[in-house]
Amino acid sequence: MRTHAADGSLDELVELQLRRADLRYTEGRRRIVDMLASSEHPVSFAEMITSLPQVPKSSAYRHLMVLEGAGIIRRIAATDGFARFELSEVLTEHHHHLLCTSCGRVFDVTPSASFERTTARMVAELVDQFGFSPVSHSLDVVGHCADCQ
Amino acid sequence: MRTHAADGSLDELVELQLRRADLRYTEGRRRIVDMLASSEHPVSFAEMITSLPQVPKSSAYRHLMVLEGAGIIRRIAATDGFARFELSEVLTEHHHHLLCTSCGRVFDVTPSASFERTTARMVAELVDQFGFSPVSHSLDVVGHCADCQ
DNA sequence: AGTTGTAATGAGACTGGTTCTCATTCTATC
DNA sequence: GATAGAATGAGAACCAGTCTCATTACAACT
Repeated sequence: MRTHAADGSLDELVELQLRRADLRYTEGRRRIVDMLASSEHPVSFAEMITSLPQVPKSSAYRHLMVLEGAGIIRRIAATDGFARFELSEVLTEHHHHLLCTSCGRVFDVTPSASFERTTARMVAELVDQFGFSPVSHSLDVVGHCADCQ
Repeated sequence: MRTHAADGSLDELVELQLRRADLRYTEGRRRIVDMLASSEHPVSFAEMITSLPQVPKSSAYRHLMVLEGAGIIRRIAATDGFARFELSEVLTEHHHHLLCTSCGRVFDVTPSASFERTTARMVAELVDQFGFSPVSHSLDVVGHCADCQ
């Protein structure tokens, strides 16, 4: 998923956001952010430690919690029970997901502006009735990917 | 969530659907289906065994897998990492969810017909580009519920 | 009613993904 | 350079969820 920020400034944005919470943008955390930034799709924990053998398991879990807590990454619940991670939409562009129930993979798709307008209006309506205060929304399409048909 | 079927016929529908797969609609399974049918919101596993102490843990997990496999119930991934269960939309009406990130609860909301038309069109578009074959879609609004503000 | 084959059940053992602990090392700040 | 708090990594611990296996229930035949 392409980031809003030019490549160079992503790290700066992340560092700033961590600093705000008295947290440090260390080696391990940067490896994880870089990996998510360069990935085409949300990444599972297993994929992550496989492609980042330098980052120990227990540290990786902690990094994910810290980064999620700081709003830098987002946790996605996939259909196979294993969470996936991606950069939060502050750092990328707003998008939705296709979830394959056969292989568990998650694909990114970018909605059209007109669709998002309709969705935003609808979300506002829904939410009014419940006194619910929305932070974000996600449209997930569940089905079978091209490889799994 | 109100069911499409009148109360009496829900059991018959479920039984039929299980029969089709050579499965039986037994006591424990009926307890679970009845509980989901009478619940206002998707139910976590913990809630379930608490309110159904007659159903042993290992059996309850198995019932859920069987019922999910038969398309009678649906598993929802909530923000706290614990799955929730609800009757599938064949047995209820199509609806979406509000997920509270503070308390983890999930609320049901029914979208307007016009919104669903837009959504269906959009899903079709998205999916065309990927050769993805959709089974269902879900619009989740993440935020804070009235109690948690 | 009896037999047979298959599904269902429940207690408890087991698994493995995730979290926790703790001693150590880093890093920003004074 | 001293200090305090954050970060790290190895391994222990935890626990939700799954599996096993011996037993029981059920449906479909004769």
